[in-house]
Amino acid sequence: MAREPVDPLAGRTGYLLVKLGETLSELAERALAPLGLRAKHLHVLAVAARHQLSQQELAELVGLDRTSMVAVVDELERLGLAIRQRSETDRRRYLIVPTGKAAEALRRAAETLDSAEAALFGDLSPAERALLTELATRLLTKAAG
Amino acid sequence: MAREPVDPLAGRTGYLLVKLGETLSELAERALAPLGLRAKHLHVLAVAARHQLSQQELAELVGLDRTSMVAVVDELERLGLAIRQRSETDRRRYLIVPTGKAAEALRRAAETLDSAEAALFGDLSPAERALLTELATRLLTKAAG
DNA sequence: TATTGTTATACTCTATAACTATA
DNA sequence: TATAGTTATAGAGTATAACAATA
Repeated sequence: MAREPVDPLAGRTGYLLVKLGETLSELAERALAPLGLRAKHLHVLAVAARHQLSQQELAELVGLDRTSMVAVVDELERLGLAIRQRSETDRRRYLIVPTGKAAEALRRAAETLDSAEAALFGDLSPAERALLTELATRLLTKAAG
Repeated sequence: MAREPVDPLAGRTGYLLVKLGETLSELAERALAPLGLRAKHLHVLAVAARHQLSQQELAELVGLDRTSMVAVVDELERLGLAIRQRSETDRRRYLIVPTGKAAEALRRAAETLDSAEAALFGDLSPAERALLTELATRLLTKAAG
């Protein structure tokens, strides 16, 4: 006895995934808020912690505009999590260098997101969650390529 | 030989699903654009075609503000896909009534989305796609409940 | 001339407050 | 008084153009 959903789009895979993405985005923002972080600041910091990159390179990787990146880096500096460091080889560029506080902040953010996601994904079996991750990766790869 | 992704968040299920949702949202908007429709107009029209509802009721169901709904209904009227009809029992309310053109527009929009999604989901087996839909539904139900 | 970071500006989207007509 | 629809306005977020410093 399938109950007809009120929303005619509820059976559409694409629509469900859009809604799910919005839900998870809000979940992440709510979880990170007590740490004083927005998702995009965390994202930039996480990439900067692994790769020595300029603002524009970070912007491209994270999918931000270089003009938007200015405010993001301003905020990371204000939080004491990164500094702008002039490149010695090209003095137009700022390398974004995480501070000593960054590693701890990244670890706490990861724990925070882990527990927030665990609460939502808790009903999924490990196999289901692994498959979900794999399918999302495949679809994103296909969409990008 | 696992290659380390550039993006440290690429292994996170939540992050992948956020990106996937954004990708699918853009996919839908691009597919619908030639029909002169945005996703939210289609969404409102699809719900209105199934249920006799006022603007505010539609707004709540679709997740829009009642003030935003004004412009959406304006656009549906401009496209000749729906009209505002004063409720006889409560003359403050407008019932949103799809026109004769609406059914055909909804069918073409559904076909357009089907083929756009088919192009992306094409590599998934029917079982994989069904599981993806089921998992998304379960997660959304859990997040909402 | 071209590029990096920056600022100013415009544009979209959404949210809030206040108005009108009806209840 | 309260509610449905509307308008005006403000705010957040993002994109475009132009500028200074450097290449």
